[in-house]
Amino acid sequence: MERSKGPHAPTIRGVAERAGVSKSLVSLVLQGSPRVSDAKRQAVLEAIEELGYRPNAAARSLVARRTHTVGVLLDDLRNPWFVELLDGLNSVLCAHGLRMLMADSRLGRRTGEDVARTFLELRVDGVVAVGTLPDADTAALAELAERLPTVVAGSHDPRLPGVDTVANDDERGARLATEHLIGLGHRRIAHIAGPGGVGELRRRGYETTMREHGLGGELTVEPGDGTEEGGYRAAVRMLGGRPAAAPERPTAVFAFNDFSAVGALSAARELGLEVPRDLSLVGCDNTYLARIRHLWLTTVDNASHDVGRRAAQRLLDRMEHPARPAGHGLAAPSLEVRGSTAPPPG
Amino acid sequence: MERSKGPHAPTIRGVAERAGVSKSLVSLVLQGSPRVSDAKRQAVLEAIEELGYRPNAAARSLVARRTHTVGVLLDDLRNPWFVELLDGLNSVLCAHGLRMLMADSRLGRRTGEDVARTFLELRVDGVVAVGTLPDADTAALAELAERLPTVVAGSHDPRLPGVDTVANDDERGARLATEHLIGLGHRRIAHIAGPGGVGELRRRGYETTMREHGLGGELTVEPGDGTEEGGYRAAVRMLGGRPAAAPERPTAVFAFNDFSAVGALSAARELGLEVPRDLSLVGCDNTYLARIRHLWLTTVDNASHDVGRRAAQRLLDRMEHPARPAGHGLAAPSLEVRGSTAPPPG
DNA sequence: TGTGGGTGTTGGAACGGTCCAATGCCTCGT
DNA sequence: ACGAGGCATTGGACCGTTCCAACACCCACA
Repeated sequence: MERSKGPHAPTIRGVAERAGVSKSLVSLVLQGSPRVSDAKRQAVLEAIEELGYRPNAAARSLVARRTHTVGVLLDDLRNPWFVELLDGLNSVLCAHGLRMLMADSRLGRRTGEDVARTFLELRVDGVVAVGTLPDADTAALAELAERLPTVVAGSHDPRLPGVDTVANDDERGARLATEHLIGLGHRRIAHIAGPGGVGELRRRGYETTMREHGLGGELTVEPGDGTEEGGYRAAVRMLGGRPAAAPERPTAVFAFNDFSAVGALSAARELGLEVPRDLSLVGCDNTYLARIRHLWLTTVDNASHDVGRRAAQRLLDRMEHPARPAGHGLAAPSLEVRGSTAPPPG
Repeated sequence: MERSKGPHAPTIRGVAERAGVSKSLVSLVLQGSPRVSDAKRQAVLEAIEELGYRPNAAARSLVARRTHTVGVLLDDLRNPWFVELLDGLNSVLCAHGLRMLMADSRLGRRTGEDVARTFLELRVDGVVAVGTLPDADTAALAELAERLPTVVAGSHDPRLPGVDTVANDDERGARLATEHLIGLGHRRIAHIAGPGGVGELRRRGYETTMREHGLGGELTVEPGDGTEEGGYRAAVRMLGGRPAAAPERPTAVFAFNDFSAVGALSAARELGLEVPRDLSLVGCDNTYLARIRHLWLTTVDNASHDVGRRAAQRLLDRMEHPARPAGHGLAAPSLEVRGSTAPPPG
C-alpha cells in the first residue's frame, strides 16, 4: 500500500498560499460568498485553476454532516423496467444536487457484502429501494429505515413505518388490460400470475374486472414466476392437451409481465396457435421487449419514469420533514396497444 | 458543551465512553488488532452493539487517503451486455473490499465533465469506463486518467496514455460467426455493420474470414446503427426487392449485435423468408434477447463476465503500480449455437 | 474626536476517524 | 534487586474542510 511520494492532491491551504490569502477566504470563494473583494476572488480562482484544485468531498461532508448522496438499492439490474425508473429518479435528484450510489443487492449478496451497512457507513442522506426486494433484504431495509429517510419505488411492499412508497397502480393496469380484451369480444380470458405483492395485485385486478363483466365463471389463473420460462410453462399447461378449437380453451391471455407474455408467445406458436388470430396476448411493463417488432406485444405501460420522479420528490420531502407520516402514491398506468391482440376467432 | 440538537449518530468517542476505554482502543478493536485484551474487546463490541455504532466512512477515508470506492462510468444502462460485465467487475472489486459508484453518463448527459468532477471530488480510488463512450466524454475521461488509475472495459478505444483496456476480441468473434456459417455450407454471407471501433473490428473479422475462404467476391456489407430498427432496414435493403430464390440473394447474415439480428429476423419474416430454412442469422453479444425461445438466436458470446473480471484485475494492478505502462487485454469469445442457423437451402 | 456599524479577512475549533510516540505495568533473566 | 523488554493502553497530532468569533479598517455621524 505504498503511496507515491509525488505531490498529494492540492488542498485549500495550498490554494490559499498560492493566492496569498487565508484558507478561510478560499472557503468563502468556493461557497460563492458575496462578501469577498473582487481582487482576492480573482486571485483565488486563478490559483484553483493553476493547481487543478478539487474540493475533497469527504472532508466537506464530515463537517457538513451531509453527503449529498442517495443510496439506491436495486433488486436486479437485469430487469429492464428499472432503467426507466432510475432515469426518472436521477433527473429529479440531480436537479437538487444529489448523486446516486447504486447497489445491486443481488450482485452484493454473492460476496456476502451487506449493502445496508455500506450505506450507513457512507452516511448517505437517504435510501431508495427499487422494486420488490427478496425477503432477506426486507429486514435490512427496515433497519435502514429506522435511521435514514427511505422510500420504496416501484413496489407496494414492504409497508414499513415511516417509509413512503411510490408505485404504479398495478390493479388498475390489470384492469386496463382485461377490459381491452373484453372490449375486443373475448370471454375466455386467462391470466398467467406472477410472484410477490405485485403479482397478487395484478391477479386481483384481472379477477375483479372479469367478475364485474359477469365473467366470474371464466376465471383461469395459472401460476408463473415472472420469467420467460415460467410464462412458457404456464401457457403450455393452459393451452396444451386440448384441440385448438376446444370450446373451453382461452382465446386471450393477460400475462404478469412482458417476459411471461413472450414465453406464452412461444408456447402458442409451438402449439400451432397464431397470435393474434387464434390467441390474443397482453403483457405488462412496456419493456423494450414488447417494442421489438418481431414480438410487438400489446402491454400495460406503468409510467416508470413518473414513478421514479415521484419517488425522488417523496425522498426530498422526507429529508426535510423526517417525522411526517408515510405516504403511499400511485402512478396511473396506460395501455399500449400493439400487434398481439385482436377480436377472438369466429 | 454538547450540542443539544438531537441524537447524532454515535461516534467512536461515545463507544469509548460507554465501554470505559479510550477512543484509540476502540479504533484498535475495529481494525481487529490482536494486541487487545479479550475483556476490553468484549466490552467495546458490546458498546458498539448497544449504540448501533457505524464507523463514518468519510472520516476514515479522510485520514487514510483512500475511499475504497471505484467510479464506474457507463454509457447507457439500457444496454444489456453491460450487466454481465458489471457483475464480473463487481465480483472482483468486492473481493478486494472496494465498492462501485455507478454513473450513467447519459443520464447525466448535460454533464460529461460533471461526472468526472464528481469522481474527482469524491476521491475515488480508480475509474472504470464501460463500453464505447460518446466523444464528448472522451475528453473528460482523458482528464480523469491523468489523475486517477483508469481502465476502459468492453471497448478498445479511446487509447489514452496510461489507460489500460480490456475488451472482447471482436475480430475473432466475427471470425467464429463467419466460419460457422461457412462450415454449414453458406457462400453468400452478408454482414450488417455497426457503429464505432467495435463495429469496424467486427466487419474486418467478417471480411478477412471471407477472403481467407476464397469468398472475397461474395462480400456484402450493409451499414446499420446497432439498433433493432437499423438491423431491420439493413436487412430489407439486402433481401428486399428480389425474389426469394434469386441466385444473388444472401443465404446467411452475420449481424453486428443481437439487436440488429432481431431486426433482421423481423425483416426476413415480412419478406416471407423462414429462419433458418431460407436464411441463417447470427447475432453478437449473447444478450438475453438471443436466449428468448421465440427468437433463439445463434450468437457470439463475448465473455463479458470475464472482461469485467479482468478489467477489475487491471485496475487493482494499476492502483498498486501507477507508473506501469498501459496494457491491452483481449478476452476470447465463443459461439453459442441456437436455432437461427442451418445449412443453406437446396 | 470619539463612537458605531458595516465590510473584508483571519485564526482556531470542530467534524470522526487513524496512527504514532509515550506511558505504565508485568514478567523475566542475570 | 534491578534494568530490559514485551504488552496493553492512552493522549495528541493530523487528514481537509466549514463555521464562528474576533479582528482590523474605513466612513458616516453626533
